[in-house]
Amino acid sequence: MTASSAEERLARWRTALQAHGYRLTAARRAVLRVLARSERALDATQIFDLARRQAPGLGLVTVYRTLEALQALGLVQRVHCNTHCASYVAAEPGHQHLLVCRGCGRVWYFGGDDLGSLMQSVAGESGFVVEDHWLQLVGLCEACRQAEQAEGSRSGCKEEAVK
Amino acid sequence: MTASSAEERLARWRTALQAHGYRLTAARRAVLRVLARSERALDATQIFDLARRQAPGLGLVTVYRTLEALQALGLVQRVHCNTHCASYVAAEPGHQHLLVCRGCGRVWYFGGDDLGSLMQSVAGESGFVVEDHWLQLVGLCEACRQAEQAEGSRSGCKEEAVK
DNA sequence: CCTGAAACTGAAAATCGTTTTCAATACGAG
DNA sequence: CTCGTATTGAAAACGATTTTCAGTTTCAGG
Ligand SMILES: [Mn+2]
Ligand SMILES: [Mn+2]
Ligand SMILES: [Zn+2]
Ligand SMILES: [Zn+2]
Repeated sequence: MTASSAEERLARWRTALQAHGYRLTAARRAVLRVLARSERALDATQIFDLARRQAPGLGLVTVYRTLEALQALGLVQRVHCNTHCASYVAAEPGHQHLLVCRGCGRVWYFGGDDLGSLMQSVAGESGFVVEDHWLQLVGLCEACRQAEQAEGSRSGCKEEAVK
Repeated sequence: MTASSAEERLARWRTALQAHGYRLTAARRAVLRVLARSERALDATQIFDLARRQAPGLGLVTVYRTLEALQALGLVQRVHCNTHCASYVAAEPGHQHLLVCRGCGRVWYFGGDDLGSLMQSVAGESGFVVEDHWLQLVGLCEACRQAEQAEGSRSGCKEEAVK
């Protein structure tokens, strides 16, 4: 499901950052690596904890600043949910939406949604002009669904550890 | 577009709260009134400022607490956006989605979206089971679109004051 | 009407996530 | 290698939300 490989993304991101005058520092590279390789949306603290393993002196501030840069270039996108809306995931190029597993938190991408007729009907009634739409699906992935099957007997922890 | 009238909502909310053991205090009533009558999503501080006119001694804490109660009963819903996701709007009963005007912030409700086929195709490819979906449209309402027309000459403030 | 238990209140303090400030450091074009 | 500038992390500042707490109010029951 995940369209780009982590290494592809990483290369793309590095190029994009440099092309826009950003410098490639060790701290920044560690953050990029974590985010590019993650299958799930991560918030600043989670990125911090993971990236710190590769870049010991890393500061949480730098995570925030790198996220800001990546977002400005459209390389990552925020993932909203019922609780906090402060997690980020790699953005695939082009128009796409997210599919989030409520079990493991992993994220898939999909496009090919046709909301054209819906938007027209909405616009038709009132004088409203729809400029943007925002769609997110939540469900259970194959793995988590099977894990939920084998539940009942055990108090299974369906949340997989973050790498 | 707005399905229920403000007074309908207010009555419904009061009943629901009392049915669940919540008490109807002056402070709480003021918050309810503001939210039930608002055409746009409001955050805690905006509710506080509006409700304080009717309930002078009102504390911001009570606004938070009332929002929590309303949300627990599914009477209000959070509105997400690019910036902060801390605004709330009355939730219409049943499945529906939001249409938000980026000009004035007013909110409309709509249903009748058919995402069944989309969800099936997503589910078909992987073993994913879609359990919920979440859709929000952003655009310009009739009034704000016209106001934007008459712009160009003036530096028109398209944001209408909050009641 | 009273009464009392429990829910509710607002002020203040605590806490959380994020941003700003700043002096020291590292990047990378030349 | 050199230098101008972007970047760094620590600490302080910040805004939004939550917790604590002692006094107040609601409302079911008598
Ligand atoms: Mn789409
Ligand atoms: Mn729907
Ligand atoms: Zn899963
Ligand atoms: Zn959100």
